[in-house]
Amino acid sequence: MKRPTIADIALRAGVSKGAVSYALNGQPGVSEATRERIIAIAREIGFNPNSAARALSGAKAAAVGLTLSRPARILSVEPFFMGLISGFEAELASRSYALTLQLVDSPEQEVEVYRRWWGERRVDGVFVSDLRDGDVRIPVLQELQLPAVVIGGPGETGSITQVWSDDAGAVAEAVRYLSALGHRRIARVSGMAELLHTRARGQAFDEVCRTLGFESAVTVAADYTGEEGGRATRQLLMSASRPTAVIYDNDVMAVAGLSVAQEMGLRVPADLSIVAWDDSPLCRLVHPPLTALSRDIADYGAQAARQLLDAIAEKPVDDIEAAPARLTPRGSTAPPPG
Amino acid sequence: MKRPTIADIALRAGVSKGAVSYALNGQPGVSEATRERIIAIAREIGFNPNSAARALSGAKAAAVGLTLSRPARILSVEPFFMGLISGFEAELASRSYALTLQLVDSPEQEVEVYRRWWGERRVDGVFVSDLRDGDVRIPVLQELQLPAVVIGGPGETGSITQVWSDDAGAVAEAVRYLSALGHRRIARVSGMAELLHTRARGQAFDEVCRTLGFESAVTVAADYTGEEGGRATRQLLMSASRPTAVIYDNDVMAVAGLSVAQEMGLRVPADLSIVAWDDSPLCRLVHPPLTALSRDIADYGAQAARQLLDAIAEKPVDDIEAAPARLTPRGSTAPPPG
DNA sequence: CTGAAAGCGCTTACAG
DNA sequence: CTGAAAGCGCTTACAG
Repeated sequence: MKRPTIADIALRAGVSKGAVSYALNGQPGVSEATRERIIAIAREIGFNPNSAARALSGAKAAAVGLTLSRPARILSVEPFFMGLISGFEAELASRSYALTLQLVDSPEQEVEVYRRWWGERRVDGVFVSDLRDGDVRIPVLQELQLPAVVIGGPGETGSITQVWSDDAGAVAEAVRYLSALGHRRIARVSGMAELLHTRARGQAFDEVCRTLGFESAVTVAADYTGEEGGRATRQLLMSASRPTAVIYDNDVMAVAGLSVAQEMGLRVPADLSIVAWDDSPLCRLVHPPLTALSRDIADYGAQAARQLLDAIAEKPVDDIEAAPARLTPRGSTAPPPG
Repeated sequence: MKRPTIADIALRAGVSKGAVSYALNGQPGVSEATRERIIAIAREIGFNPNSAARALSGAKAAAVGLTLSRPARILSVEPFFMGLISGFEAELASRSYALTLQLVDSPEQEVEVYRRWWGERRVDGVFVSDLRDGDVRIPVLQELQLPAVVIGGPGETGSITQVWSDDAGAVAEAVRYLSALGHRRIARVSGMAELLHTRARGQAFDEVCRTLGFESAVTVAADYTGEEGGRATRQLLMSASRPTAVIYDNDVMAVAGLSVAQEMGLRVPADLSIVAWDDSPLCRLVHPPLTALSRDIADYGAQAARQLLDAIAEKPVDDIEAAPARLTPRGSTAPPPG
């Protein structure tokens, strides 16, 4: 059986196609009785409006896009993005919006995807993550007038709305906590240095350490992978002035760091304290469970989705500061040795 | 500036809209000279065909769908699906197909999404994962005649094509390897029992253990989460006839199991050997690195995508048996104690 | 080889 | 409150 159309419904209800459209979309123009009859028929024959026809006649595509420009080997173990996606979905599903996902290799390729999507009218808006300094995507988005919401900042995004959380404050909280435990040599293993939130965390880290009068505040740049996180940890632990605590920019690197420390015969937390960022279930998978800066990533995603949907509907939107990450102490932190 | 259409191109090239369509789609009906001129203009003005118009006039939606019916807390740390998705994308991108993702709560909800997507003509086909016995999705897919490919089986899928790998053989390989090391008490921590491939692995496990004359072959059912994997491990290690080796159905549970064993004072691999399934970077994140049944999940996904695209194009498709998982010995396996 | 036209299934002014 | 019609931007038979 062919997929039913509004013409089929109109025929059965004895009204025009226009009336069916009005009835189904909750528009005025039909009597309540007619509306109910039409809705009943639509339900009975399992009608779903052809999204292409709808989009073509001026309505929205009812889809938003997400491009991810990290290598697959990072995405597969990095819990952040699936968390974010599940937050998106919660909002999108309730409005019958679809999520279109595309993996890309670079911000340049991302830009091409935006152009194509918008030209094809395939999406009504996009989520932009991993904001960089002087991000090439921002001017293109503005030129296209493609509704968008930037996740992670704050940064220069012109008229494009942002959702961000106070990374600087969270870093400060973690450092102060370690300081209160007695640590004076704290190091940091960071994610990609070109990402804006990495930069923000780094600055805050340096600042707080200076304020507290620490002798050193080393940051080793890594890339969110376990390999790099492990390598950075090894480097730190072999240095002359070995840190007594390390803060990692995500939990994958923290888990790798824990493993390296144990391999090198250090006890965590007795010899080395570890703090992870982004408190996924990964942190409770290992022994000891990791102290982490936790935040509700799904909620973060849900807020971003609401912003994007508002932007698409041309409602006024303001930047949103999401709840900051809170420190969740677990077994991987303790006073320093000696 | 408005998004350009074929009418704009036709005007500038001095031809009809039909000619533009033929030229851009590589159809006969225009001279080579005209074709090149049209293509040059299209490129110059940054033309992208409106996907809605295209879909409406009989062409494909150029999108495929994936529904995921596992809880977000599993998806976020389970590397399998992102691996699969990156495999899909590699194939889809080369044909400019989009991937539409939707998280759902149950197979029943999945069925509803299929009906809606197909009714809306939003996708041309779908990926079906986590096949169950008497899966409710199969008859609906057949009724709708929605092109689909089932990932993981083999099972009863009627006319729907499948991509699967030899789980039974992989289990046998792992058990024989442990047996060769001297283990006689091997246990298994499984994923959701209602999934067909879980069942297949379980049967193979029982069979091989019986063939080898093992005194016991316990399987504890879990659900792929770290919590359950840890709980199952604790249960096994506290039992009177403690196993000397445990095989896990995914790597998240294996990592959790390792952590529980270490917490209980057991040395891995001296006191307990651990084998993980699905060799994500997670396995090399921990210490000792985990022996695993590895397979190329991205390639698995790429094969499934090719199958689906062929099914959509109404080409003949056969079931594909992907390369089986191979045992990759690492530091978590050794001869049993004593 | 090329043009004019119908049609896909909706939405939305425009008349009655 | 309702109907008839135009139009969204493509594709594709059908004539020339």
